[in-house]
Amino acid sequence: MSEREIVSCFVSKLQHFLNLTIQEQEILAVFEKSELILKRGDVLFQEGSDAEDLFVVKSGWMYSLRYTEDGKRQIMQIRHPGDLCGMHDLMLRKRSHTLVALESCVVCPFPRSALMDLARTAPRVAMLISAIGTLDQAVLFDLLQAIARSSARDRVLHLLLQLIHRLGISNVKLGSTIRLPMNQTLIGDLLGLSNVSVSKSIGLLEQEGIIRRSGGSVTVLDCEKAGNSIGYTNRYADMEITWLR
Amino acid sequence: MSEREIVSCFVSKLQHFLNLTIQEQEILAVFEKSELILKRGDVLFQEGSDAEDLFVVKSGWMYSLRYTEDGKRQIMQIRHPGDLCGMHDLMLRKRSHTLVALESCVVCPFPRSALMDLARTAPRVAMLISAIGTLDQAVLFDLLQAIARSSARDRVLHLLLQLIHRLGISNVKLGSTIRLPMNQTLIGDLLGLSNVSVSKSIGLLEQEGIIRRSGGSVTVLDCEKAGNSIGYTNRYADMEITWLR
DNA sequence: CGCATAATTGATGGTTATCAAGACCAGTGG
DNA sequence: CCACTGGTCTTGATAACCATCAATTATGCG
Repeated sequence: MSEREIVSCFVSKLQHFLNLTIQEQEILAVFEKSELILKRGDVLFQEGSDAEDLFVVKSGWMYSLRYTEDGKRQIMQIRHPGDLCGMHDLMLRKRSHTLVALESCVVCPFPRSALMDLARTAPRVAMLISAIGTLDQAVLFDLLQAIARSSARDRVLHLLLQLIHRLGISNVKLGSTIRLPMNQTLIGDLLGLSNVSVSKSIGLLEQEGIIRRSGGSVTVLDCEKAGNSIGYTNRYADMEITWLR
Repeated sequence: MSEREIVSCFVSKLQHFLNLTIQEQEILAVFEKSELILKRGDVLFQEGSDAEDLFVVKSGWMYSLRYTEDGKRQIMQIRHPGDLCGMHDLMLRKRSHTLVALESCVVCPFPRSALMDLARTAPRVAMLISAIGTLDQAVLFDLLQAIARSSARDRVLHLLLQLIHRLGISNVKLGSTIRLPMNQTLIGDLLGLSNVSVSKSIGLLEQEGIIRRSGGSVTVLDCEKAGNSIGYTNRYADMEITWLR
């Protein structure tokens, strides 16, 4: 296997931040030993069940969610190929959330203890994974801020930009058009809005000439300008990991 | 130094989850070699500046915040003694947020590279710190859900419960009364509310007999019942870290 | 005591939830 | 080919909740 060859989208995502040695790549193979195939709507694990394995998403989009007392649901995170799922429950006995396939997916389960093994055999990679977790957290704060402080229209635009930039790190030549396999109710449950508000916001953004829709895809015509207009910053753009040696 | 002796609140917080060896405790001493003293309102670092050191909070409360385009501010996190600050910017070149002292504080700066050293010399502790980060994230999601989906009253109650339970892990015999060195504008900026709404919500909760105020302190009279009524779960209550060996 | 900061209270208006009805679409079976 | 179905999206009307503004009271500190 040549050093250039990309073995998986997990390794590929990590490589985006750091050049991994062949040895490190081999160690990471453990995380994708077995595969699970899911179809749209399948539940990988349920809130309240025993927290056990973690998962690497190999293909397809997934989302994590939680239900409130009064039956409303809150979507917490959209997970893409190369992402790690179940990390929020690393220290918990029970799952704090449910994980569902948004479309056909392939995921790779592995035990939590594998992380500890990784920390011993490849500390640099283990720290990188932790650091990516903190990056996710920074991105999450951006969304929290948008939800707490901005209008329905701005929230929707914020989400679109986040998705475009997140997908950009796996697929550099993606541009500003993405496939959007989420319905408006789901988007609403992610942004703390009703499906009606989402519909109206998307309609407004299209009318303003900021986005364009066709089929299941969305384009943000000028990400730079759109981002500036709502105070959005692309967290994936300006990395510093020289301390990871 | 006997094994029982607690050298710092950082070590003490980690000990709450895991029994550290003397050797591990000695390695952790690096993180608290130097001290910085801050007074109320002092800015430890500013959003947009170069991200460098991380910090352990030794005493006092701090908070991280961010300003929006239109001048509003969003408080992101309250940090207590034993917490690590600056972790969100671990991979970033520039600070994604500002960190301010809520009252008189003592903090200990250390370079990011110290984390990498820790990963090599004490992988178990490094993983514990990462895992605490994921726990913080789960707690953050709880708050996100509250902000996105619940009323002003419920958001305020949610925050109070989170503070009580967070402080409980450092100080077991704390009970359900806490000192609250935050003004209502700050609470509002944390919960996506105006100071007026915070005032009204607190008034309502007091009137309903759910909380009681005296001086700068607040008591939640029946945390169990109050939590159930708003679908709150104490994430710090049900841990599982046997995989951390 | 006097000043600055913080909390409270009431009035008004804007944003979004909620409800309800209709349009559109893809897939299904007669 | 066409009705039927379920899901999704759109549109309009109403109402609830909270932001905002402004005035007043309370608190804390020199």
